[in-house]
Amino acid sequence: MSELVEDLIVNAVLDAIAEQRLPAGTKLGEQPLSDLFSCNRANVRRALATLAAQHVVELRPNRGAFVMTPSPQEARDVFQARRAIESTIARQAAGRASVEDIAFLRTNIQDEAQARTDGDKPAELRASRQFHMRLAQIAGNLVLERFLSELTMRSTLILGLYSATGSSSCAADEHDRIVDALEAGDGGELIRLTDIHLRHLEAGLNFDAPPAAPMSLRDQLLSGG
Amino acid sequence: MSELVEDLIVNAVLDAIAEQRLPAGTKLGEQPLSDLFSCNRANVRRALATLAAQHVVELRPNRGAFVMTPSPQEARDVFQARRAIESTIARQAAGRASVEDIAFLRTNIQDEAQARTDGDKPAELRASRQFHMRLAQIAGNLVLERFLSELTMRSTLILGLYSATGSSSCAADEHDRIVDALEAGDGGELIRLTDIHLRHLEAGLNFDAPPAAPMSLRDQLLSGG
DNA sequence: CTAACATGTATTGTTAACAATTAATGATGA
DNA sequence: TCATCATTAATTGTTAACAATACATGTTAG
Repeated sequence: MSELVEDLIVNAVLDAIAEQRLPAGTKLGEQPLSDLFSCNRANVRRALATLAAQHVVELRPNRGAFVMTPSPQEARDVFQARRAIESTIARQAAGRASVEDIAFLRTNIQDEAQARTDGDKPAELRASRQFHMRLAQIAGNLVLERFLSELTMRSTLILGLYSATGSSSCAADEHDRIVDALEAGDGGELIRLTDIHLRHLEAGLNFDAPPAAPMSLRDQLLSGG
Repeated sequence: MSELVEDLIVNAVLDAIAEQRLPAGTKLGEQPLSDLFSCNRANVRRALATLAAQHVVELRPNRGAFVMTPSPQEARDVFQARRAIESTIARQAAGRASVEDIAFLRTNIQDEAQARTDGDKPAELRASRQFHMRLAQIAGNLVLERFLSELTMRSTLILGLYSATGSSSCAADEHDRIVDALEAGDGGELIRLTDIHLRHLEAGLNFDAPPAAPMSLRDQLLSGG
């Protein structure tokens, strides 16, 4: 289980972004990170390079690393890519889901609803992301799974920047109907519902809101440790 | 035009892989690379981390970096992902192609045919890859374009390992008909032809061939400079 | 009071030296 | 002759010090 330090950093940053503890634009200084993870700057640098390769972090020469701030055009591209990938995932997942998969998704929906009523935004976002990622795992394609992992991460940044209403995450009843179609093995319906679901998510964006101000670093990273 | 050293290394390796000058399994030592590009090892390490994030290079701790050797399962996943992405690209590209785009694709097909008759495998692979990447550019989605870039790279490695017949690259007449559909603005036909094209490519694989032996490094990287 | 400028500080980028691990070589013994 | 083991060489991993760049503060002139 001993993981490499570089992966620790990468996963900590990804988790923090996935739960919107790290908003777009936040600076990721090398010394703060190497202090937090008690390692040298070389490992931090490699981790930042890995994150930059996933377009989750922006690397400005001589300036440092910043959490990516997606443009409206980028938002459009990301959601179009999600529809492309998640429709294929839906097609593959139909008829492949085990009873454990269905059970996991059902409880996941409940967890998300609970988090929403509790006002626990990080938990809500985490659950919502887990729902989509579990579907990808059911589909059994590691390439699509990794692509979707990156896209959901970037979606979180986009929603954090441009979410118009309070609808910053998925509608719970849509998730419900998706599991119904999955359990019934109705591939066509599953694809249709997934596409609609993603379009609803994208429709909830408005691109006139100013970007939020970046906040401090230690609090954000350590609350998910 | 002054590019960062790290990007130089990344692009050189990617180009070499795209033209099959770097076969799967080749070791990418840090000192040889830093000598070739006359830089320090830190830059090489960052470049290798970036390549590893694209699953084009495998990073084994304490062993070094190696050109990825895709498994048969990975090959299946890659081609399924390509169908998912390139079908969406086809839908977007239909009706968006300019006359310059069409002209480029036509001459590209000629170049590829010429390279094939000349027996110039690198040029043939380069042209074939450029064809698919140009379609992605026409579609105008940077996310899908980057995903496809990674997938075509990995496809080249897969074809280098598992190509059964001499059909290690695309059938030229299929490219021809794809351009016809694109020029006619027939989206449905374009999607259909693209899907068939990719299935033909995948059908040409056989997974009983042993992997080829790795070769030296300097010759492979410098012949494409 | 504002704007441009100069200084000092902090951060990133680079380099070299050292430690640790792995691969390779050759010797030894069955 | 082959397998095992010790030694040696080469490569990766780590660390620290230094250089260069950008940022922030405070100053000065208009």
